[in-house]
Amino acid sequence: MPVEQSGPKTHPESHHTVAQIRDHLVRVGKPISTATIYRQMERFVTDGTVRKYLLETGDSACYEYVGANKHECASHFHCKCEKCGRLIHMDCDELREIQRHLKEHHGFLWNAGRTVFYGICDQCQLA
Amino acid sequence: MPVEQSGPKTHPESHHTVAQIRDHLVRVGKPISTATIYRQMERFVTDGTVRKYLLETGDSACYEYVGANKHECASHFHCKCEKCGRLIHMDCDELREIQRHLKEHHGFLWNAGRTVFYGICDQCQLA
DNA sequence: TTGCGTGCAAAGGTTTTGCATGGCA
DNA sequence: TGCCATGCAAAACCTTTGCACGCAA
Repeated sequence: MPVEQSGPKTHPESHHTVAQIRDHLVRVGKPISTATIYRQMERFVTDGTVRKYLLETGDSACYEYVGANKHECASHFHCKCEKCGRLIHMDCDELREIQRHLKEHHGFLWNAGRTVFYGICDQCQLA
Repeated sequence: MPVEQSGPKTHPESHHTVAQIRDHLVRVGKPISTATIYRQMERFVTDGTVRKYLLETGDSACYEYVGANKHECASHFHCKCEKCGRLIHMDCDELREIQRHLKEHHGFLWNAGRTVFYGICDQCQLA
């Protein structure tokens, strides 16, 4: 798993693997098995409370809690840097514009929140 | 693996799993091991000839041949229907617009071709 | 000979599943 | 009792890796 570096616009605290969730719960004195976490996550993903992301082969899936915002026309999306591996959280009002375009011209009802944009982040472009 | 249904705008023939590639080669009398295919694909992905997509947990990765178009500012992208599972291929000039926006406002150099837009396709919205 | 692609089998990870148990209505 | 969440261990899967072999330069 790529090490999450902290930095501007990065929200590593909002995406967790099953292993991280388990570690956390064990640490706070609520031990739980991974099987249970997977089963819970499956339920949450189904009801839209949590989003699931597959980023790289061999890595664990990441889960993001969206809770009450689940029905919102998502105003944030994710960018994954192909160089440093960071998962970057971005807010962008233009998403609605794209959403509208996809709907009108392609008939596609886009779920922006679940989409991950791959590319190169600002920091890695300088390096 | 979700069954690829044929239909408008769907290009199932352009995305293949390692198993599909192997089956094909075996069928045409060129047996090959999966290990070799994975190794080849890794090379192709590295040099940009092929793109790799992870769609669902437990599914195999999909590989798409892009060949000579690899340096093009990709004019097509993929939409995955969360209902029927189809991977839909779309052409869209507005992508350059999005690309420009991401670069100017977020400093992010977007690799459009690798990005998969999740949502609901036109057919599933009717159903 | 050297380098490289390949096959086979084993290993490594993640995720899922089967079964038994315990809590709660 | 019946239902449901849970834990544990095993299974299932995809992907990677180690090693040996064979071909071509």
